[in-house]
Amino acid sequence: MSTSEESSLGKVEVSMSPQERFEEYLQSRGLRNTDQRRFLIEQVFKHHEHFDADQLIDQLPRKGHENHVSRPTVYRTLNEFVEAGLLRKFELNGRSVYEHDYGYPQHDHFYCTKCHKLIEFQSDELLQLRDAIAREHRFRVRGHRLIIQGVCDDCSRQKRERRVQDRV
Amino acid sequence: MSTSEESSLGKVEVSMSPQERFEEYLQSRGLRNTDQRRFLIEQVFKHHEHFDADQLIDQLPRKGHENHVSRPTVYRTLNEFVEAGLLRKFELNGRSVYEHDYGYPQHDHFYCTKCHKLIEFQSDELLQLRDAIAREHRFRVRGHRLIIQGVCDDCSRQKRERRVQDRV
DNA sequence: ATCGTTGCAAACGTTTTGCATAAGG
DNA sequence: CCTTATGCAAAACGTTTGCAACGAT
Repeated sequence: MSTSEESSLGKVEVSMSPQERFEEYLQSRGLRNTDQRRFLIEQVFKHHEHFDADQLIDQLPRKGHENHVSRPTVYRTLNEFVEAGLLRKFELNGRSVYEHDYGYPQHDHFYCTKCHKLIEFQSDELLQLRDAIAREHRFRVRGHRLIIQGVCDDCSRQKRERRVQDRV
Repeated sequence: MSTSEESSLGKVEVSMSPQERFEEYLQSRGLRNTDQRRFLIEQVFKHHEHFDADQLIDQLPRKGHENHVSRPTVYRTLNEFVEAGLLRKFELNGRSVYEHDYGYPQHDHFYCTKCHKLIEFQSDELLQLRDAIAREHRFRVRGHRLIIQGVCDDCSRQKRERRVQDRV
């Protein structure tokens, strides 16, 4: 059975689960599939939201409880997930933010400076334009990062409503 | 006389020098124009390259010498330059990178993962596409950050040449 | 005289490391 | 059994802060 991911951007059919994919990655490099790695991959792929290391650690069992994973191991493992192509990492406000990569379509983000939400969007035109620009400059594209900052619809709606209230 | 900046992207005519602009900014807020600020603005606008705090500090006189500026003051002042609209700041590999903003046209960057150079480019089409996408999503754009990663022309040339040499 | 600015040292928040112990293959 | 992985504590990293002394207006 093939796995798929739910999201606002739709699904991408992939032939292996993240777990299977990671096992393959580990085996190909002679690395080991430990309890911690198995547990973390399960947690990380349980939901689709963007997250940083602290958010992940907060949702993990505390020290002394079953399945607790130490902070250094969380960091080490997140780096491995990136290395294995399961996650993508980017910087936002000086900290690393992770998102699903494996089995998930290419996309970019709006970043709302009011509510600090990341909103995904996808544009083929953008990719084409990117490649056209790169071609002009003889630059070999491997990928890109685009974040459009501003105010999301929800937040500008709230502002408008508050303005109306103020008049009453 | 009006000032202008040289660059691959051309010039933008501005009515004040960065120094004058900063003085105005300071005065409007009741802040003070100190020797350190005057010296730093001169250093920062002497060349057009991107730089981070350490690179700036390295090109400054060492402790004990004339015009030395302490590390905290450099950081504080860079933040003020950003606040004043003279510089733009962005994150690259976990550190803050600064570039001229005042008197300099909007642009984006290629980032070469071989030589770690940042190469500027400018595209009006990109801005239009950005705004069109944002409009669709009812997102109010304040700005954006785009970095296209890959390999620059110089580096792929070198690779090609090395391949040819290897055959000899 | 006032109040913003500086330099120092020390703190900060995030991420990484060295090392001894544990555990996967 | 061999080697990789883990947890701990401590370090590293870039950046910020508290505070007393300083200096601009």
